[in-house]
Amino acid sequence: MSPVRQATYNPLIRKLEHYVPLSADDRRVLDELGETEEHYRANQDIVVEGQVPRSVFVLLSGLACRYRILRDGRRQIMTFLLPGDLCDLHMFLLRVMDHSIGTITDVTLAAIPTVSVLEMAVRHPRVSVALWWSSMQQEAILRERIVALGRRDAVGRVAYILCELVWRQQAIGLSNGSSVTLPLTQNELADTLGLTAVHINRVLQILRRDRLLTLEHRRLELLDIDKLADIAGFNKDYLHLGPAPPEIIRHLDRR
Amino acid sequence: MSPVRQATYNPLIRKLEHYVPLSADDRRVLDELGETEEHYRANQDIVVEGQVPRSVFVLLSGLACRYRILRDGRRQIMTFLLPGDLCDLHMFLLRVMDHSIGTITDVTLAAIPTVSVLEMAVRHPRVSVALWWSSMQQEAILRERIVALGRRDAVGRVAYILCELVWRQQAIGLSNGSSVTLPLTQNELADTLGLTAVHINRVLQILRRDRLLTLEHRRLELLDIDKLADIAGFNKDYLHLGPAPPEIIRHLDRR
DNA sequence: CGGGAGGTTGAGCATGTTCAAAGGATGTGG
DNA sequence: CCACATCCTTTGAACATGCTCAACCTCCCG
Repeated sequence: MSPVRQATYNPLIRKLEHYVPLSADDRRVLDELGETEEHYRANQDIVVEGQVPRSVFVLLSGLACRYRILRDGRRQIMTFLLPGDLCDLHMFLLRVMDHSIGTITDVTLAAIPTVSVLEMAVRHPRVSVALWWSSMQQEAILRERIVALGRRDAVGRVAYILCELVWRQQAIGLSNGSSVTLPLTQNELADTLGLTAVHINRVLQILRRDRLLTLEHRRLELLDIDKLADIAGFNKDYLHLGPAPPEIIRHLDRR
Repeated sequence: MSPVRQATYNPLIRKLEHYVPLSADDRRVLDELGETEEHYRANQDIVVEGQVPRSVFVLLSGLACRYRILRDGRRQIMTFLLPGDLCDLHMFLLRVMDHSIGTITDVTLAAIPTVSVLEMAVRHPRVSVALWWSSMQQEAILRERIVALGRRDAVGRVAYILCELVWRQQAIGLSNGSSVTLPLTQNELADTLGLTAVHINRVLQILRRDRLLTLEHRRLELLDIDKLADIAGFNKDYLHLGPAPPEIIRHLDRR
């Protein structure tokens, strides 16, 4: 595989380029980062609460999540990690993980040494901006979840999370239209949305009855995504999936 | 007031220095940033959803919050902004605000031109790291809120938010022990925790009855903060209020 | 003294939970 | 390739937490 093709198929590059145009040199450096690939099976922990994070990871394929287990054994999933997502730019500075990261499906990831990240942030301003942008987008996703958990009922929450997942998968080119694979169990949806699996089941039945979606054998199709977004009171723009604004990029070019 | 004293009393510098030691030069630059001070009264909007953010702000005094109004008029407060907090490093790249920022009390803030932030990030690596750190801490706070809203009952949520506010105020030197001013109405607490004001009222009565806190005339005293943290299933370390780990700082010194 | 915002109280109600049991799907070893 | 175990989904009924609505109280501030 030629370097150019490699760059195209590297999920991190694909994602960052979606935000900020990168130079050939930027791409080369990014491509050299992920030398050590690691593989995990479904339902395994990548990093566990209490551990000292070893390095920064990029998810190459599969689905993972950040979560915390409470004392009574219940779980709260905080956010999902899709291909191209960094786990954990946020944590490489932290002494101790305050939550765990686990896989949902089989997962491939690339480990990046902490030092390389620091170097890159200094030497490659465009990459640095792209990482900032990526971090901001993560924060936007967290804020949306807060709104969903705080002020939406069960139907609204389910509609919201399905829209989020489909839009995020679309943004990284993992979906054909409104149909995606949804590897989540109803239990995992419940742990994400602050509900019980039983009630998730009942909500899904409502949404199926109203011909808003079909879901079987891990295949989800949103039949009317606009209606679902409306039910969720949710807006695609809230996720900031698009590129950085031009004035930032102009500023980078001047240097 | 001498430059040195100014630096000491600049909330942003005080906050960033808490994370990463800054050079005299770093401090000087930071101090020059906040030339234009702005004042807002209580219950005013600083930035409104849909606006294009003009610049980055630093909160110098008072209490503000990020919030969104839903279509039905209900409100969700996403997070609080305390002195030293940036509003909005996250947003200076974004085209359009996806939420509003409003004051709770009277507020003073310093506006920083976007360009200065970009320059500073490049020329002053320690400041840059401190800003990263600050951003990560914000994210940690958002994640905690997700856990609270998703998996804690009303008593747990109230206990959690009071701990968060007291610990954050302690971290920036705004509290005498466990006693702080709590300018929030029960309505605002409700909009933060995804509950109703009526129910907040009932929960506060329970906590008062159990001699866990006193709250009158905007004065909050946590009588047993460990017990409250325990009820909330909450841990001070989750907020990452302390300094950055030494290896990062060593790395900065090598350059 | 009057008005308004915020706090307090009560009763009925609704959304989502709990618990328990049964019905599919999936996959693994014999 | 079947048998069995396991995980996931589905269903029902009783229950509980927190909501709604409406009234009243209290404090502050003009």
